[in-house]
Parts: sequence; C-alpha cells; structure tokens
Amino acid sequence: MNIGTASEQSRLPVKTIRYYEDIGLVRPLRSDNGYRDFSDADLQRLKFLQRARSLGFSIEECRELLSLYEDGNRASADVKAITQSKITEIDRKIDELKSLRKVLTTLSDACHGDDMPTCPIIDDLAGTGDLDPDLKTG
Amino acid sequence: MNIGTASEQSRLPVKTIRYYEDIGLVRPLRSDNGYRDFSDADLQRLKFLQRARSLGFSIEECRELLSLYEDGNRASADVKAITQSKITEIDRKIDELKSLRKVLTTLSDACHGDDMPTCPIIDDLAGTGDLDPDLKTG
DNA sequence: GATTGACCTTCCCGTAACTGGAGGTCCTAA
DNA sequence: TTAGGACCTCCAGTTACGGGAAGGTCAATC
Repeated sequence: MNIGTASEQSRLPVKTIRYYEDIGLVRPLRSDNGYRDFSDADLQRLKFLQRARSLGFSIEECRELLSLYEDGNRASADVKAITQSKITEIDRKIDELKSLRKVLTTLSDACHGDDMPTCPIIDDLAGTGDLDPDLKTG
Repeated sequence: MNIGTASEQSRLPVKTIRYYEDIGLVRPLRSDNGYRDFSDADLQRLKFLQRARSLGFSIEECRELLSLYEDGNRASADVKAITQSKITEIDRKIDELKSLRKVLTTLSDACHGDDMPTCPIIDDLAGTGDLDPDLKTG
C-alpha cells in the first residue's frame, strides 16, 4: 500500500511515517515508480509505534519495544521493566509539576490582581519578595 | 562584571546567558576587549530570568514578565493572568500524565514479568490485546 | 493528447531552549 | 615567557516532527 493508506490505517501523519523510515523504525519496499510500498507487517509496526508513542514512550524506547515485539524469545520481564521505568518517570514529572503548581498558586493568591503595580509575583521573581522562603528552592 | 561572575551570581550557565543575549533578553555593554560587561541591572534581569524559568515560564512568557517587571505602570492583574494561565497549563499536563500513568499501570499489573514471551503490554501495543478497551483512547 | 488535481518524491528550514565543541583571543600569575 | 583559564564567535546537535518548495506520477476527464 502507498503511504497515504498506511497513514490512514495507522493514524500517523505521512510526515511522521517518512521520519520513522529515516531513523530506521520501518523499512518499506519501493515500487518501480519510487513510491514507498508498505506491507501488512510494516503497517503493524506503524500501528505499534502509534500506540506506543501515544503512551509516552520515546522513540528510543519504541525501538526497544519493537525489537522485543518481534523477538519470539523475549522475556516479558524486559517489557515490564521498560514500562515501569516509564511509570517512575511519569511520577517524577507529576511531582515536579505539583510543586511548581504550589509555588505559583501561593504567588497568585497573594496578588491582588488589580490595576495597581504592586505585585508579589513580580517581587518574588525579582528576589525582593517576602513570601515563604521555602518557595524559593527552585 | 564579566560573564563568569554574572553566571555565578545568577546561577545561570555562561552558555545560557550568551543565548539570552542572542535572543534579546539581556543587553550587556561591551568592554574594550570585547568582553561582555554586566551592570547590576543586567544581573537583576538574569536573576529574574533564572527564577521565572525555574518556575516553568517559557522564554516568551519571561519576556512578557520582564517588561511588566520594568513597567512602573503595570497592572498586577496582568501578571496574575499570566501566572494563572500557567497554573491551568500545569493542571492540564498533570491530568494527562495521570491518565497515561493509569494505562501503563494497568498494563504493567497484567504482565507477569517473567522469562516467558507472553506479554499483555506487547499485545496491547500490537493491538491484539484484550484488556479494557477504554484504555485505548490514545 | 493534453490537462487537471491528487498523490507521491526529496530536500531544506524551523521549532524550544539550550549544550557541546572547534578555533581563536585575552588576561593573569609564576 | 609561558601556561592556564576565561573569554570570544560560529557551527552543529538535541526531540520528534511540521511546513513548504520544486518536481515526478497517476487516474480521470475533456
């Protein structure tokens, strides 16, 4: 099938598919006219990539997962390990965002939000504020 | 002061300071030898930037905050608005990460994690799994 | 047969916010 | 005088693509 069809079926943009070929994630054959010719197996890989990417796996993790996908002798423990390290990474990001959120809400709550220039948020950014110094660990 | 001193005082890498000059966030004078010469006001800007960036504001947001910082007639409402839209953005990211986490945990929990190839995670990525289809909204 | 328009190709630039490195200049201390 | 560190500019790479130019191919229509 042509790239347009592969794109529809995999729900990946055409550009993305070409990029994935560039970096060796998929290797479609070429027709006589130079068009890429995707086999069903190629399409499977693309769908796999679409799903894995949408779950937050990086390209390199996808590469690893793909090779496990195609390795009949894989150990499910290897797949699980990648998944769990992803979960740990997500937890770290959530924690970081939560602590950012806390600082920003404290600042926002302290700000009148009127048409006067006095602003605890600016004061904090400028280092001249007097809000909870614990907020300044960043 | 030279860039090295400015770097120490602002806790920004030298490279980053040069970059900030490139994109017009700071405009130090130059000494006769061509070295950048940072004034106290320049240093204040750098510290402001360090703090704002560490709070997750983008470069463009920092640019806006800086101009409010230096605008004696600013309305604190403008600063608060930027801060609150940042909080909203953070909330969105947290939600997204939480829902990713949920899917990954479900998959991980279903996987034995042994030395056998059978793996619900791979099956899900391949689209051949039979786990909760609600997980597949990605 | 010619044209139109959709589809395909490659190639290069741009994104955000830097980081690393090469190659060269300047300053300071031994 | 020389070694080193600090400074300079410019270029390339990072992630995962997206946009757009310039051009070849295909199927249908006139």
